[in-house]
Amino acid sequence: MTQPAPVRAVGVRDVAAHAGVSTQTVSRVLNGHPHIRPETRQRVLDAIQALGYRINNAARALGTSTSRTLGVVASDAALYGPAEGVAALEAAARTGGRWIATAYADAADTSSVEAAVGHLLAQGVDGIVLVAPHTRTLEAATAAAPGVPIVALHGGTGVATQSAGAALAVAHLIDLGHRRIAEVAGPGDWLEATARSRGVADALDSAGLTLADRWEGDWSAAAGYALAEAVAEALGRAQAPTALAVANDQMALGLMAGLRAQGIDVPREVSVVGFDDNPDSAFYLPALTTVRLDLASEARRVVAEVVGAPGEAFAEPPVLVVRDSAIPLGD
Amino acid sequence: MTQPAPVRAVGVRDVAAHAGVSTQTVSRVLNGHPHIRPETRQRVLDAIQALGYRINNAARALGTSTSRTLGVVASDAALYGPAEGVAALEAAARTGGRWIATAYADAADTSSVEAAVGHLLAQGVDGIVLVAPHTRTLEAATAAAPGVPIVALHGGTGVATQSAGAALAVAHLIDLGHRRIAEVAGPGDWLEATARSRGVADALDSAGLTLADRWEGDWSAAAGYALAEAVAEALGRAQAPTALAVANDQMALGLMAGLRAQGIDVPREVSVVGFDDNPDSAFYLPALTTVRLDLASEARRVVAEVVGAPGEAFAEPPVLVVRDSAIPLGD
DNA sequence: AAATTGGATGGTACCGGTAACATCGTGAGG
DNA sequence: CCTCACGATGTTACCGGTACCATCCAATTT
Repeated sequence: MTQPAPVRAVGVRDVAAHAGVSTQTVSRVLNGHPHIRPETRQRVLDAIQALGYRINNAARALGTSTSRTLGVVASDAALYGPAEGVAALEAAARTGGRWIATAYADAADTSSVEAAVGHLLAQGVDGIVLVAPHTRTLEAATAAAPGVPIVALHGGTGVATQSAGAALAVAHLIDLGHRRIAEVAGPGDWLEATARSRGVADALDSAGLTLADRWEGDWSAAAGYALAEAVAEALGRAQAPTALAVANDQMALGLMAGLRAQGIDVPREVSVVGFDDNPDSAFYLPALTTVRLDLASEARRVVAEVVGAPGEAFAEPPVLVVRDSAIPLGD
Repeated sequence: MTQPAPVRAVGVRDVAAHAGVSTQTVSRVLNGHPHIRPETRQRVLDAIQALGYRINNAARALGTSTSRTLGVVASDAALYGPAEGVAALEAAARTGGRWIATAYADAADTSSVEAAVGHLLAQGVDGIVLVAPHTRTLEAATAAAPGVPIVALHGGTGVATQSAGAALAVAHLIDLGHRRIAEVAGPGDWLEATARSRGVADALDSAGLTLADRWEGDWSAAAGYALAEAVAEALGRAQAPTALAVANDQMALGLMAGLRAQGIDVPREVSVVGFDDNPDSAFYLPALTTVRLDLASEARRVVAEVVGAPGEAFAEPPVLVVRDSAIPLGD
């Protein structure tokens, strides 16, 4: 019956005893407080090492009523943008000595968002970041979590970054000589979709142009493919668009596949630009011209904002990645 | 100076007072214990509702020394497999009334894995799931977390599922008449890569064939592209392979792009099968024939295993998804 | 030399739940 | 009619850190 000895996990008390100090001193060392004699600190650190002590965050959270944990509500894991966004947030949080708790929700379903927020609140998160949210997601989440700061990745000044990125893509098309430009946007009720659409409109505006046509898809490659038929039809008309600004790379992938199926050659017959710079998009056919966002800096900005810490106020600006899917008009 | 009133969060005491019962009774209701009179339970539930009470998981964790939280160590968020795996784990965990804490680590870097495991341990996770790990990741993680159950997604019986999937892909090639089959494998020191390679070998074996050639890439589309040169050279030789089994869809994408750049036509000159059924892969050129795993059931299996709960012992079997990238030999 | 100041450290209550044990009341069994 | 068992509920200590306040002592000031 040699039970595996109820190895009561080592706690501050054990460390304190081993180092010959009080638990309070151990706590001070753990939290990097000043006014600890270097040799005392070292003695404590040695004890921690020797005993293999690991702090218990639940206890710390209980005592301080702050968990140093950020909640992240993510929507669709199959999309590159959100998946990469979550990873970037984790990295940013960890750099700041925080953790993240992730909950996935169907952004279109308010009640699932509320459930996710409830999950995170019970975890005692200090703030919540929404990744790729619906317009109403933000409202629902805010309502479900009174008193807890909530921000959207790519919200706030991040909206400007997104718009700027989309504008960059359209400006590139204009530079190439295109004048009749159409847009394949994301779902109208998504924050990021509207931000990107705004950028498209802005770039067109400042060149004195108007949008030639517009469709919406749900970000997926399948949606892009499905839209190809309508797009092809538009391309057959007089005054047809000569270039398409697509809201993300995955839709662009599907769209290009669909256009090919319709017998339309990209970029010869129509130029296409995407958005995201998915690592895969260099290998699409044709290789996709797109816009890259600096997710890492945006994530740091958002983390700083949600925890109310002074941090970077702006993310790095987006950059245009020129490849083969957009060529000069009348090549 | 109307301070926003230090709204001490409502706790079990408040609920108990409001319902006219003891805190213990509230606790019993919260945890669904038996022996509570229905009307008492209802009174407590009403109080919870009225006060907007939300349980404090830190306190619960402290008292029970169990957090009902699973740690997840993920590696590369840009890869479809891992990203989707994490989401599947979250869904499985939530269904079981658990939460997940995620930490990203560079799987190739042992110390970063240790740091991630340390993070999770401090969180008091009840178990750890490794997603897409290096062979040594598992060892490092196990060493860093004595006493905590650690399993790998797609480890255990999941290995068999992976192998079966790869075998399925190769069997399809054989069915199509291919006899000289080469493999583009994942990195040799990754658990999933070896599992998939084993499946390839098994399928070949049972058909009395041997592997025609073999390369390794790091799962990325870029790696697939880079390998194309070597593959093209092999295709130019006598007794060249007529079909390629690629370890994941993203490498297949890059590889097909690279082969195209080398003037080689897929599937006319060489058939290709992938693995994962990335939602994008239906839109590659050509549309990729691949294998789909049931991530959801695998995630449930792993969660059950790590928490020591009785659950499904096997994941659903993989299924072959036939599209255009693999055609009969001598089409 | 006494008083002041601030660095270094210890003692103790408390965070918000829950486990363990105690208690009370009521219907079944003797 | 009394004991017993069990259902329903209350009481209390404790989980493992940390905040707050007290204490001690050496260096500096007057």
